[in-house]
Amino acid sequence: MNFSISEENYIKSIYHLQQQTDTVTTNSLANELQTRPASVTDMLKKLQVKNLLEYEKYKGFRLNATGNKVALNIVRRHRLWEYFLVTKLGFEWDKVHAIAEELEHISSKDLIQKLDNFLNYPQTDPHGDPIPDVHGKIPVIRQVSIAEVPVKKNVTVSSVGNQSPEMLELLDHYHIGIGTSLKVTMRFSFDGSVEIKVLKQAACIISEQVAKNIFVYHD
Amino acid sequence: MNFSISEENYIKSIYHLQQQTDTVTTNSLANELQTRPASVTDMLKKLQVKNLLEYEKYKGFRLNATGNKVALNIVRRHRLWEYFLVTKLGFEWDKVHAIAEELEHISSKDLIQKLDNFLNYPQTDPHGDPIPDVHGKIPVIRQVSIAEVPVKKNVTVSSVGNQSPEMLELLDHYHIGIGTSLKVTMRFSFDGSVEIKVLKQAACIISEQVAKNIFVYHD
DNA sequence: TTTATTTTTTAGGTTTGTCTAAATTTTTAT
DNA sequence: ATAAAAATTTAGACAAACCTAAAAAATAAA
Ligand SMILES: [Mn+2]
Ligand SMILES: [Mn+2]
Ligand SMILES: [Mn+2]
Ligand SMILES: [Mn+2]
Repeated sequence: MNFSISEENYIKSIYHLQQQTDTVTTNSLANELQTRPASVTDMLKKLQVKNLLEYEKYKGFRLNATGNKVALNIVRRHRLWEYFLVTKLGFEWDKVHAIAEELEHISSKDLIQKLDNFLNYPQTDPHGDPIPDVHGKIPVIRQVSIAEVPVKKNVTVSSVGNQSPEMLELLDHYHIGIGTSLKVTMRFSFDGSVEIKVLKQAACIISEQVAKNIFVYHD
Repeated sequence: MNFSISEENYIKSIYHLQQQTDTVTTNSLANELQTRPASVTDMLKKLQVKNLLEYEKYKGFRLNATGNKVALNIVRRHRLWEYFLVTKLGFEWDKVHAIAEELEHISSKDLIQKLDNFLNYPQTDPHGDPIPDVHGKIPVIRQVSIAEVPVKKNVTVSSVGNQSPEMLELLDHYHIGIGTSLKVTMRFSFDGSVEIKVLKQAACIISEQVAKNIFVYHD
């Protein structure tokens, strides 16, 4: 089956929203796609007819097995292109999302296979998010947010939750990126803020909100 | 200005048809784009309003200076991606056109600039066609068809006129590609067919029609 | 130079994906 | 439990990019 660019964007957004809440609402999807709830309802009907959704009027919706597979394929293309843009073309990690948003819709199987091979089968994209394989299998990455890391444990940054330009700007400012090694030196119970120490950098304090969005694994 | 995928396909096709006949007809464009003459007329009106065309009802049309610049930019993107697909991803030269046909519509200036840099500013695409630079300037390639080459002159293949899969298949069969060195050993005046000799290969005979579609430069 | 043929345009539809405004259903608050 | 608010769907339009069939213009043939 082949899908339009619009259909693919809907499918992918539903997939992402499902990571947080099992069943997705019309409003949240409209908000995610910067469109109107009425437009979402229209598209839901089409996706249901194409047998990608479980959807009951007024009750919310979710991807079925088929829809999930389609979504994972789009996510795979998106993340492979992001990896390409950063590692081969030299883009900054906060500049690649919009471009990958277009590249992901080129659906030649052969293209993605050869791209994957050219990139040497990367496991994660530039934001630390796992890249599904051809069959839709996602490498599991054991990680916790800095908000949950015990003091004095050495950890390495594996991914970023909130990937807004504002967040990425902040991380760049602190010189924190995927693969950065650091240690939690102190945690303030007053507001949940955390003091961290990156090798060769002065210690700095990040808010609980930021801490919750930086994921790390124990060394 | 930004253009839809459909508009870009029309603009590029007009550009290509203009290489052969100065002014383009509705039917020829409909044929090129595999669409109906009525659809072409519809789009012509739109492109005229956007000030890309010189167009007089029933009299044919052509790109104006602005339209030409837009076309050259699309051609540039198309050929850079073709070059990428062949040299980096390892595609065969007869498999890249359809994919580049989609990639060419991703219009991020930054993307194309970085891609060009990554590819090390290639002058020609995998079919030997020149790649316009950022300003739309096309490198001139002095070349003649094999049909015009004098006997016994050593020449090198620079590009291919007809780029249909059938033609590319035939060239692959003869082991002829861009950069292949060869010599015309004989020309038969009866039907214009030509005997050619490629280094380390047995001499072979190609029809006048094929000869007219292989372009070469003198060594 | 009429007539016939071909080319091009116009008129009127269709599909996809969007919108606003109104109606309906669900949820929350009193 | 009922009223108010919020979420969702329906109804009806619209633009883009197609289409077919018919009309109009240009070209070729008799
Ligand atoms: Mn997208
Ligand atoms: Mn990413
Ligand atoms: Mn195209
Ligand atoms: Mn080419």
